[in-house]
Amino acid sequence: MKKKRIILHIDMDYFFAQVEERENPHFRGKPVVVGADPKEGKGRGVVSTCNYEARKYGIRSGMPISRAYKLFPEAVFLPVNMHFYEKVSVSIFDIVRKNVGEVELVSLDEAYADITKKAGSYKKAEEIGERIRKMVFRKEKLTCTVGIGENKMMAKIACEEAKPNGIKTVKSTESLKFIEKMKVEKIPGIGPKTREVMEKHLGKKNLKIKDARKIKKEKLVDLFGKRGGDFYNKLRGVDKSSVETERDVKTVGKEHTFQEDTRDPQKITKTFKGLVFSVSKKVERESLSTKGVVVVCRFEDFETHTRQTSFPKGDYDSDFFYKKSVPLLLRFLTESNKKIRLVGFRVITGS
DNA sequence: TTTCCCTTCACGG
DNA sequence: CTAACGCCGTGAAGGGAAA
Repeated sequence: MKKKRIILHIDMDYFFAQVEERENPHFRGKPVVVGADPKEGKGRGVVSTCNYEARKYGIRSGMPISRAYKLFPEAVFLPVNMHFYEKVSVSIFDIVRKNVGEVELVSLDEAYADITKKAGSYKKAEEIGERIRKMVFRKEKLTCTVGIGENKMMAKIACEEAKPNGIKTVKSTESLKFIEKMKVEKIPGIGPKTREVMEKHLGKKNLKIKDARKIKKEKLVDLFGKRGGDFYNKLRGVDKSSVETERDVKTVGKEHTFQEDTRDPQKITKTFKGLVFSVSKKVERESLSTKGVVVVCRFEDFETHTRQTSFPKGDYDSDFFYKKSVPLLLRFLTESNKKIRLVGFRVITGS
């Protein structure tokens, strides 16, 4: 007999843009878009985060910045100030930890906590959630949303439904019905491709969770491998994954998209060296042991390739990484005549 | 044979 | 008119090489 869990999920509302609003109060009420430089509509990047005013114009995160600019050129467009958001994130989750102990950080603005023992009941869990929300707002002047459920997936979906500046509990008895009318893509791990395969199999479009439940477990495993079994459970509100409070970093990397596609070896190697240097600094700062390097190359037609090589686990410097990786980079230039759009460098870390 | 390495793919914030 | 398209990170699959 295994005891039921109570999981809490916290997600900051439109995080980057909200931080910018807090720092510049005269932005409040205006559409704010944090992301790449729009450059009068010629920018190459995408929207990182935008506030709800910007969403009224159809602007969304992940959208090419050129399209966002077209939709509403008068919006406030701001660059991503990642170092600052990182600091804000640390203070927020310090507050959260004071309330619930260790948490699993999934990004700068999201975390899970297993509050089974601390709460004991959904009622108490919601009190804890409310206290966190009040404390975060009092100390950081930022709003967030909290979701509570019997597992990580249900907590996350509950949170999604309560946004922004809200809180929502889905009790274990309610899970099945709570999600049945939602699109399959509400299940974490099910994206456009997976949905398409499911739709093809059922011969039905605009698939809802209730529809996808008609696919037999064996069929899902057949279609999606071991993930199929997870999908079968998740479609029924079941998620056995635990809150992992100490996860190790597996890779550290950095990539760069050129202003214009290029084959100029000078330009490419210089940029690449910068990436290697910047990643090396982070590796040294965090005393990470590494065992491999990966070079990423995206060509003008968006085709993306990687080349990697491994070496004995240990502590290495920027020169070593460069020496190991630059031949891989040069192979891309010799083996193709296409122009290059992006280069990237990554190290693989090991305990 | 089993394990490791390399590469790609899908996904998510 | 249509296409437009970052920068991180994770996990899994599948094929081939190495042990």
